[in-house]
Amino acid sequence: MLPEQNILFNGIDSIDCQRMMQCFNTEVKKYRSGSCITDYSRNSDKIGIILSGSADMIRYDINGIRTIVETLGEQGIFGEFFTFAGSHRSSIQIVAASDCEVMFFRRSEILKRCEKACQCHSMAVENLLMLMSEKAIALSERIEILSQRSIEDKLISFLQITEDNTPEGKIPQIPFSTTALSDYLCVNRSALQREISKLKKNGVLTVTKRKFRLVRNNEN
Amino acid sequence: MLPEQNILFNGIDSIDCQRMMQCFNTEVKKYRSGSCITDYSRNSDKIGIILSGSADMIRYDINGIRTIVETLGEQGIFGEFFTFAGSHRSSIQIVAASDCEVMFFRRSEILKRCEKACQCHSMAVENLLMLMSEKAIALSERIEILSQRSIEDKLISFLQITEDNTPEGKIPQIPFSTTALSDYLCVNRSALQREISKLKKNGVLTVTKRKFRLVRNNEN
DNA sequence: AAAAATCTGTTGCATTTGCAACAAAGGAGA
DNA sequence: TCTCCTTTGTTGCAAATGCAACAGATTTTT
Repeated sequence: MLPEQNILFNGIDSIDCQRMMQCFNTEVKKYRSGSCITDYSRNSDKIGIILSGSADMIRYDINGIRTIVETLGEQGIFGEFFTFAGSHRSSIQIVAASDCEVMFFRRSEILKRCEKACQCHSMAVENLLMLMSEKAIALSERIEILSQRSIEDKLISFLQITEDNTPEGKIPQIPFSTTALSDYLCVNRSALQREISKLKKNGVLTVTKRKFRLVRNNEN
Repeated sequence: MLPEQNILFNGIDSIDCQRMMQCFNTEVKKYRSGSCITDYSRNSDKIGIILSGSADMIRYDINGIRTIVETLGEQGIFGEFFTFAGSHRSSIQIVAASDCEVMFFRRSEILKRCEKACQCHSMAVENLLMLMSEKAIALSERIEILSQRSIEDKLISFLQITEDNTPEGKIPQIPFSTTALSDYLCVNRSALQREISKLKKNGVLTVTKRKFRLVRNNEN
């Protein structure tokens, strides 16, 4: 994906786009799957947008417990501007889940008035607003899942949301191994496994080649 | 609080402010404590900002389980634009936690270019961006709490964040009864009570007149 | 292809959490 | 003030979840 095709500059033509990328001081970097894109230790006002690929926001607490806080797909945004950086007792990292390209810019650059009176400035701000709206919705989906009272309900809620977010006709993809899923649902792995097995036996869930699928008996 | 002193119109003088309130078609309403400000049943692009008082976002699932999804203080924003409206199996409401004043406007009004070429438009969008940034941080604090693996850790995490968010010198206020707190932490009330009693006995927590306070033995 | 590493699936047991019931305390309204 | 209603605090028991260990499957590396 060309940097200037990304959604932050949506509705802005290519020439202006180049100008804005200078104006905002953007930089684009590539990361290999598994590598750390950034951590939230130092105070930074950098904002990142995933241009291609995907990444996870990971937190390790003081006891080494790993939590997948958030998953970031294409057009996902991240930065301390959006995220509770956690108590001193934990650390947060953004880790590439696949090879990916990320565009960075500074919050201060986009919020200050552009001296060059760049006319596209406010368009970019509005685009950022849209991205943040999507982020807020993603975060509140996450809260919906975590607020379920049992592992079974967390799992079903997650699968339901994943299917609802999948475009018509496409097969829902769970971006996790079972092990990673337990870090996402914040539950014990083998307890999760137990629930998966139970749901499979009851025909609520099918698993083929490590891909989950909810069986809808009755629409509700 | 005068409507035109609210943060959406921050940095805009009073005369322009009046004009913008017309331009955006804003309306301000008052609500009594306990009354329902809105629900998310109908698809609406209304955005609300709490001007004074506070409110809770409440979800009831199909089994009648009550969850306090989010607490909204002054300058808190809400709307389907920001919130996963939930599966068909649950309903979401915004309920006044105290008497409050709320300003409404439509997402479409603020995103479309102002025909009158209202020069303050982009300032309002930037202010909205700041509000959304704060919302995203609040949501991710919520995720931090819910991702804790035990009731004890959820409780401590919540108290810690509450204290950290309290201005220097002020006494941290927990905006919940114990019963409501259990709906916020998504755990059973009497199990939560058990943990509170345990922490009190161990001297980690003091409770005076229904106000919680973490005792910091060692900064960590 | 072989070896190493990781992930899946399962189980017995320990611990935590949920549930129901109840007494006492606190708060709201007559 | 008295009454009614909600909240708090506690407990025994049931159910769910966490933990540890292990065998087999799958994936990655050598």
